[in-house]
Order: sequence, then structure tokens, then C-alpha cells
Amino acid sequence: MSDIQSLFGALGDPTRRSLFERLSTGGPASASQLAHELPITRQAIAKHISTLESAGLVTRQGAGREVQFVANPGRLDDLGSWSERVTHQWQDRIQRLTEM
Amino acid sequence: MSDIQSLFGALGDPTRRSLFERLSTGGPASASQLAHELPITRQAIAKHISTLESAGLVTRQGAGREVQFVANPGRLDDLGSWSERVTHQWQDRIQRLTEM
DNA sequence: ATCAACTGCAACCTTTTGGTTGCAGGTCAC
DNA sequence: GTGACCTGCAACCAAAAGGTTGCAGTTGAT
Repeated sequence: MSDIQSLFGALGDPTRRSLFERLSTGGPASASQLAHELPITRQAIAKHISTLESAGLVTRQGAGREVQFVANPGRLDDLGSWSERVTHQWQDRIQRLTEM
Repeated sequence: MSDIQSLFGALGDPTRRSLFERLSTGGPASASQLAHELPITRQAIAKHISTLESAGLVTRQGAGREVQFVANPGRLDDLGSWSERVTHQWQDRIQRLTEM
């Protein structure tokens, strides 16, 4: 589903966005592993990952006692299509106005 | 400037996003005019518009006693470039991994 | 000149949210 | 099997955010 609401909601927080970028550039990582890199607690990271997960931006790959989180950048396509939609509506408005 | 932080921050709130979409599709409007359409107070709208404004998504066109707010969809391009950047970093990572 | 309508600023309230500490349950190595 | 490490869940806290009411200052129409 192209749930724009959850997308913007998840990416709206700077910590979550930096987490997502970290997972995109640095590859999969576990919660406690991320806790070592960022100045916040593991539980805080777990919460953020949870909302990123429910937004479809991150997937979990449980492997034994460790749980790896992997970014899903394909989800960002919905973001592009949304902005295109809004922009086109704008251009339509402009055109309709100049035709009068 | 391509301040992603303020962009996502502004678009993260559903009310602000619907305000922005409203201004994009329906054209410029004043604060009290928007207050008639939405189930919130004019002051609440003024606050939201203020953050949209400082994010570069909305411009004000003062005309006498009324102040018209107009959407600036061009600002959404930065959003597209950001997601492309992240996606490319991801693809680079994939490629680097498969080369090993 | 008066009245209605639009605006901005400020104080205040309530809910959400980002973050923490604490604890109990698994899993792996030794 | 014992200890180190990782996880999840829950309670709790402080700060931020969304929203409201109230008030004073302009602008415009009649």
C-alpha cells in the first residue's frame, strides 16, 4: 500500500531518518549495534525501528539471538509519486487559470 | 538551501500536509478562509502555515488586510533528490557486496 | 465615524512523543 | 551449566507539539 501518512510520519523525526540513512549506507545492523554508534539507548532505537518497520522502510531478519535490520529504499518510490501527483495538480491549476 | 530536515518535519504532520495539498489543488487562500474549510481554529492554521513557510513550502502574499498563502511545489524537488541519493547509496552498497 | 472582518501575539492546556530505567526471557560460547 | 550478550515488554518522565481562548491592532465597507 502507498501509505503516505506513515512514510512522512516515520521520516519526520531526525533520529529515525538518520537511522534509515545509516542502514542504507552502512548495511544491516542489530539494535544494540546501532546503540553503540548513536548517543541513545537501545530501547529508544527499538522504538524508532518499530515505526520505521510499520512504515515499510525497514525489514527485520531474525537470525538466532541477533536480529538484523535492513533498509528498504524501494519504499521511497511512493514518496516520489506523491510529490509528482501534487506538482501536477498544481500545474493543472496554473493552466486552467491561464486559459481564462 | 536543500534543508531536508525542515521539509520532512513540516510534511510529517497530517494537518500540515492536507493544508499544503489544499493550497496546491485549490489555489491560494487566507488563514480564516482555510479555517472555514477545516475543523480547526484560525490560530492553529496560522501556526501550521508558519512552519510550512519556514520550510519553503508556502509563501505569503500580503494584500491589504487579507494575507494570501500560496503553495510552492517546486520545493518538493529536494525531496526527490534526497530519496534518489539514498537509493543510489543503497545500490552502491549492493554492488560492492556482489563484487566480493 | 462606526462596525464588521481579518490579522498577529501571548498565555495556557492537553496529548503525544522521544527517551530512560528496570526487569525477565532466550541464546551462544566456554 | 554458568556467565556474557542480545532481545522484548512495561512503567515512568520530561519536553515538545497541536490546539484553544483571549485580546489588541488594522483595514475596509457602509
